[in-house]
Amino acid sequence: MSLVRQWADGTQVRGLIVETEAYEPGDPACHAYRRRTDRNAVMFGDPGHLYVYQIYGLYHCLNIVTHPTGVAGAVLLRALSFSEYPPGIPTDKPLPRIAAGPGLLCQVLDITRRHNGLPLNEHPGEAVWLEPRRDPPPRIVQTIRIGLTQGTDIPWRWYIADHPAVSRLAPRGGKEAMGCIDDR
DNA sequence: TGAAGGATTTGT
DNA sequence: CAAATCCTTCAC
Repeated sequence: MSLVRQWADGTQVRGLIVETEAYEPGDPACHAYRRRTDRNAVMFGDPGHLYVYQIYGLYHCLNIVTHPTGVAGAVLLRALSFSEYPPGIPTDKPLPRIAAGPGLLCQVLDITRRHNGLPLNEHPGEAVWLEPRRDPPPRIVQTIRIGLTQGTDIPWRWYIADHPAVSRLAPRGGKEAMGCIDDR
């Protein structure tokens, strides 16, 4: 699938989703693991909405709420692939690496906490939505998640095999991928 | 009311 | 490997 970001002036940017991670109830790494708070409230809301939070005071991470209303679960978008440099994005970095990570992805798309709770839609103006893939299904690698202090053993990270925009290939430690699946 | 630390990124 | 940097969460 691709993620489309449209600004108020009509400018559109489209990136292929290359890497994701899932967070669900009962998962110690999930922001909603303990209880509902101001920050994670959106995760308890309707599916198809954006959950955006700031991390390390510097970057933002974009999730899409996936579970039924009242059940806190979301998918973190970790990397996008672009066919060209989006307007205003420095070209000093190799194209596949400009959104190779959850923080970079939000930087490129200008997504911040002000988008928290926004529904996916196509209305004119500030908007974010998803588009289905038209190409044949890529080979997907499933492995453990990255950068966590808890729930490090849960294999809920997926990325397109051999894609240059994936943030990191091997999870810290250097073990290789756990397996391959065909699609989603 | 305060302190610890994080689903990151970058440079040393 | 450590810093940057701010906001949320949890403990007292």
